[in-house]
Amino acid sequence: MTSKQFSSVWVREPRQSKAQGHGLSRDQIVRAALELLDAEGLEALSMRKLGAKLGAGATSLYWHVANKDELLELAYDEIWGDMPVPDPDTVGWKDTASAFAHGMRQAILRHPWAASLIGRMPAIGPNSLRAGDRLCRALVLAGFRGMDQDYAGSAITAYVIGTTIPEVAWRSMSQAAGYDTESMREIVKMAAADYPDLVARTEHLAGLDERAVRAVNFDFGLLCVLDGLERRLGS
Amino acid sequence: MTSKQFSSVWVREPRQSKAQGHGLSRDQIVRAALELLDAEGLEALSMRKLGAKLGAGATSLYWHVANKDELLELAYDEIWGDMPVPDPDTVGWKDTASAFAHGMRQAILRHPWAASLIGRMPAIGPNSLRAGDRLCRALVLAGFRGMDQDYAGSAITAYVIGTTIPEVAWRSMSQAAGYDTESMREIVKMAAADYPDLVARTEHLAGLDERAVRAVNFDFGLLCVLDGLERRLGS
DNA sequence: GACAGACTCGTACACTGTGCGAGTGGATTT
DNA sequence: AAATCCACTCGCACAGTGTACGAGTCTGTC
Repeated sequence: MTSKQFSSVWVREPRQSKAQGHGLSRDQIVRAALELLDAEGLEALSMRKLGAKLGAGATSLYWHVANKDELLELAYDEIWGDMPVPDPDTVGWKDTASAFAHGMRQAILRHPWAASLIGRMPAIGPNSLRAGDRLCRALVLAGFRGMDQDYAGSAITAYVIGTTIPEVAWRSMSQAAGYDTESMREIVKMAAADYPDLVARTEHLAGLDERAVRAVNFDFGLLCVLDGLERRLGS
Repeated sequence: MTSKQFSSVWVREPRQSKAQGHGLSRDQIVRAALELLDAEGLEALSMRKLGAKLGAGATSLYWHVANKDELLELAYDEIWGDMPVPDPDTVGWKDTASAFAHGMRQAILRHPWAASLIGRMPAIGPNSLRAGDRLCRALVLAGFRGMDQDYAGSAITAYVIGTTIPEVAWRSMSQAAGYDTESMREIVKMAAADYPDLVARTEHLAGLDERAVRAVNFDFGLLCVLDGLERRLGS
C-alpha cells in the first residue's frame, strides 16, 4: 500500500540557490559519491560515509539533494557522459550503433555499480538522453521509421545491458570470493554436473582468459543483432 | 576490504536434518517468501515480516537458511520452474529458442522482483540449469559448436533480460507514481524536450497500449537476434 | 529417566535513510 | 549601524534493517 513514490531529479526544478559557494555544492557531492562508488561499490555508499568524506555531517547533504535515490540518479547519469558516439553521417548507421554499444558496455564496466541501478531508475538524465539521441539519429539514417525505430533502438540497448549486467555480476562475485576464474568455473561445473551439455559448455572455456572471451562474446551477439536489424530493413 | 563473501546455497551441502517436520521447514519458508515477494516486492521482504507471516520469530528462519541472500537464491530459482520449453527435436531450434525466450520473459514479468536479482546472484539453481540445458541442446541441434554455442546462448538470454529489466522497471515506476502510461510518457517527453528525434519517438506511442507495444517490441528484437544467429550458422 | 540434538526465539548490536528543529554566518534591507 | 532574512549546517532521534549469540524447549533414542 505505502509503496515508494516515484520521482526523478530531472523532473522538478532545483532549489533556488544564491550560490554562496562557501560550503558544500551539489556537484561536489556528486563527484565525491562517484569516487566512493567507483572505489567501494554501491552497497558501500552511505550518506554518513559520504558526509564524512566531505568533512560534513550526513544530514547536511539533504539540503542539496532530496534523498539518496536522487543522488544516485545524478551519479548514474554522469556515467554516460564520456560515451563517444561517432557521427552517423560519416561512418554509417551500423558502425555508429556498434560504437554506441561498445561505449555503453565500457561505461558500465568502468562503473560496475551502475549495473545495479539500470532497473531501478529511469535513464532520463541529460547525458543519457544525449547518447540516446545519437543512436536514434543513426537509426533514422539507416531507414527505420515509426515504431521500427523504437524497436531497433531498444533491441540494441537491451542486448548491451543484458550482456553487461551478468558480466559485472560475475566479476564482482569472483572478486568477492577471492577466487580465480578457473575455480569459479569449477564451481559452476559442479553445480551443473547433471547436465552433460552444460558441463561441456564450461569445459571448452578451460584455460581461456575470461575478459577476452567476454569481449568476443559481446561482438558475436552484437553482430547478430545488427545483422538481424539490417535484414528487417528490407520489409 | 571487508567485501561481502561470495557463496551460494547450491554449492554447499544442506544441514543434516532429521526432518522432524513439526515446525518450520525450508520449503515452507521459501513458499511464504515467494508469496510475500509477489505481493509486495523485493524491498518489502524482511526477515521479521516473513517470520511473522509464518507465526514464528524472525531469527528462527536462520536455522533453515544461512542468510537472507540464500533465501533469495532459493526463491529466485523457483521462478524458472514453470518455464515450458518444447522439445527441440520436434519443433526445431528456432522455435525452441523463441519459446525459451518468451518463457523467460513471462517468468520475470510474473515475478517482477526477480529482475532485481538477476545481477546479484548466480543462476545456478536446479530449475535455472534445467532451462539452460534445454536451450543448450537446441543450439547444439542447430549446429552451433564450441564457443559459438556459448555465444549464441548468451546472446539470447542477454536479449531477454535486457528487454525485460527495463520493462518491469517502467511498470513498477508508473505503478509507484500512480500515473497512467500517458502521463509517464509526458514526463519523459518533457525531459527529452531538447532532442526532437526523441520527442518524436515518444509521440508516435501516444494512445497505444503499453503492454501490447512491449510485446511487439520483444518479438521484433528476438527475431533480429535469431535471424542474426541463423546467418552465423553459415560460416 | 537421561541424554542428544533439532529447533525456536528474545535480546542486542551495528548499521541504515532521513525528519525535525535549533543554530550559524553572510548578504540585504531599513 | 541595526535588524532582518535566508541559505545552509548538523546533532539528535526514530523506525527500520540483517543477523550473532546463547538460553530455552521439545522429541525421539538409549
